[in-house]
Amino acid sequence: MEESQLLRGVLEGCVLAIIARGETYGYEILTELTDSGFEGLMEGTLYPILTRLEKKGLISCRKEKSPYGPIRKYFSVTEAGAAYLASFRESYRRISVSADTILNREAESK
Amino acid sequence: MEESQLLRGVLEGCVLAIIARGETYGYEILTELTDSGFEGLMEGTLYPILTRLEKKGLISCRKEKSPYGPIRKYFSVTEAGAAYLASFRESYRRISVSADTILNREAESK
DNA sequence: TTTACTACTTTGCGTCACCAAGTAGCGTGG
DNA sequence: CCACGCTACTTGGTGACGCAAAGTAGTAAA
Repeated sequence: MEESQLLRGVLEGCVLAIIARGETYGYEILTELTDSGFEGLMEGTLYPILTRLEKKGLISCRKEKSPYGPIRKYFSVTEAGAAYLASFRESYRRISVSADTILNREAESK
Repeated sequence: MEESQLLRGVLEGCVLAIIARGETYGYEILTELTDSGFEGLMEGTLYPILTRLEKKGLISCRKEKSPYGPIRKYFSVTEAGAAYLASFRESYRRISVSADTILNREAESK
């Protein structure tokens, strides 16, 4: 599918935005993403994103037992993460404006 | 830059959309893209896209002399290309709706 | 003939979504 | 008690594609 290419980078920003709404953990993020329209998303896609975000210092991690399964890793955004998210939103907006301009332009006289 | 990741796949669709407006060639597409907001775009990025689109049979190519420089390769979309463009627009819209939902959601009670 | 603009090509690189498989804690039904 | 299903995180390999950098080449003006 060509779809996977369109998700590049977008996913990372979305994950950060979800965590920014309140401390949460991987599995919950996954269901939230699939509910929001990212339907085919696999665990093998999400968890590396979380690892990456943590490694970049954009989110921090806290472990806590789950009543239903293995240990959960709760994430929350750091200051750097909040700043990054803001700049991400701006980049995303700018690019989508450009793309919309081109994609939605009618076939004019040229 | 993280920007380059956000361009993934988007560029290919935009290039196709530009060609769909009327037969054109690489260098002109490049200036059109940079004018539309894709400012840092390099030739080494665009031309491989054109090669790929042609190899997939989404565009066809015709050579013609330029009054100002080397030979130009004029491209136009094929039937398959038009169909692909339509499905691309739909994919793009669906994904950007999902992303907007997440990115523009206020920090609610959760 | 040097500079500048037009115009296309090629190579190597790094990022990241995807797939597949694996590990593991917990609860329920047979 | 053990197989199943849900929760929850991990890992390794693959492939797509944007980017930087350099090269080739035609035209025309300085």
